Amino acid sequence: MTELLWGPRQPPSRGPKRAMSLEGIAQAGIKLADAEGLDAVSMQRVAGELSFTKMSLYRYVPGKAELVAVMTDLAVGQPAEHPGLSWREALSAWAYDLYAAFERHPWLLLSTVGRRLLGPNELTWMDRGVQALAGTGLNGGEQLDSVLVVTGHVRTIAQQSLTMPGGTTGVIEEHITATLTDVLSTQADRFPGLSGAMQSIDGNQNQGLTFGLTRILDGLSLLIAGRAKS
Amino acid sequence: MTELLWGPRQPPSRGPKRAMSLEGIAQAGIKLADAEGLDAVSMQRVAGELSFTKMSLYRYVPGKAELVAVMTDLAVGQPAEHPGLSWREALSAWAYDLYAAFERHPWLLLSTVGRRLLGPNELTWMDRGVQALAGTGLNGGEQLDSVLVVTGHVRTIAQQSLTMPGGTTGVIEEHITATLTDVLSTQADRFPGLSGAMQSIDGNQNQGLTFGLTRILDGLSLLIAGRAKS
DNA sequence: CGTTACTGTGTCCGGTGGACACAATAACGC
DNA sequence: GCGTTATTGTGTCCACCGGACACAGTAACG
Repeated sequence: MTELLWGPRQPPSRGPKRAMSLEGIAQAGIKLADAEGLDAVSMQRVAGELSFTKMSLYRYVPGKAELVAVMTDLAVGQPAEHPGLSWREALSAWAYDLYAAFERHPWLLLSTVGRRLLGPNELTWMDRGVQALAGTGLNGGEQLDSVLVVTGHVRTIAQQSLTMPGGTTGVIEEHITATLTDVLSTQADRFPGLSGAMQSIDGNQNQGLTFGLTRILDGLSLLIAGRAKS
Repeated sequence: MTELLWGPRQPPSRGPKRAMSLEGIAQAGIKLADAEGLDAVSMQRVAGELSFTKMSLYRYVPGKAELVAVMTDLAVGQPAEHPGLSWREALSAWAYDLYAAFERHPWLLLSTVGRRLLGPNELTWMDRGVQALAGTGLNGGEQLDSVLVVTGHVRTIAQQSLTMPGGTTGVIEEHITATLTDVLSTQADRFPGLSGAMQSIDGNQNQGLTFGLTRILDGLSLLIAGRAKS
């Protein structure tokens, strides 16, 4: 099962030479997903992009789920290196890098929901995140949970700011705020908290990533400081 | 657009009486999604559940997206009331309630990704979350962002613990840990952070929700305390 | 009682993921 | 050199999907 993403994949000796490559297929899929969203990625279209028939793809990939998995791992890529930083700086940079990855390929938000195949690159991301916390006094489970909180937040902000139904990338949450202000203008009394919050908004928008990240890192600091003392 | 979820929907006077109801259709869809996952929800199957043809559904719902939106709002329901709690207690209870909602209907994790139609119940959830922070010194934007962080975390934990590819509910992250330990056992040196973390795990598992929530609330406390002083 | 608006149904379409048989290809043992 | 054999990409076929549209039946209105 993990073979596709992890195995060496040496070619067989008999038979005609392969006309395509797994990476080339995945790249075609990525190109399609970047341009038209994840929903546009079908076996037909990917094969068409490479001027082959869709069934030929099944010689390289067991099914669509696996194709998307390969695309995902290839698109997420390797995390950047940030040597010589404190755990807080490292984790913060890591979070912004992750957000940038989602920004490059918004469909990653859709392709990484639910249980799925894990690729080496995705695992490397997790590894780097955990490494940032290796020096602190947190135990393994806490390190993993901490990284999970940060990824969750990055996902949430990315999702809210750059996702549209079909998986297409969009400008910025235009539609949601539209219906929201529409509803609030007519039924403000039904949602006192929201309508109150909408009124007392400072000009600073799209600060969601930094805001939440700061809270999370502050909370982690507190825990780590407590550990260091004991 | 928002009419379906918000409008009063009074029936017309002419013509035969309606044999079904929007809510009944949504309930059938929910039943299907609960049992077999969101992918099992098709017009055919929902109509079949009610012993009607699929095209009859289009007399009640413009398309599948809207049906899922109605299902979602109906399934998420109204948040429970928790009067007389501090902002921290209230937001914490709110978070656990939200997690419980995802637990009841795991497919909500899939149906609430990306841009979509917002229903009154979903908006009520947001409103209650914001209300919990109304008393603090945070401004509206900060209140919204704070609730967003919490929802993101709840989603993340729920997603990791009870989602499977098709949208089916699963036991607990069996598959992911399987591949993870499998990979780590053979290539531990490639992922030093992860393999290190896996070794130093305390017995306490599935604490992810509480752990992250505590960090976030700690971070918020810090901010709120700072505001109160100035 | 005819008109009219509305209901649920049947038929049709393009697109999807995938199973399977098929001819062409190229390395192997002899 | 030559059959054998594994492997390639292809073509055909299927069930299913969301949805457009025309249709006959129904029930309130003038």
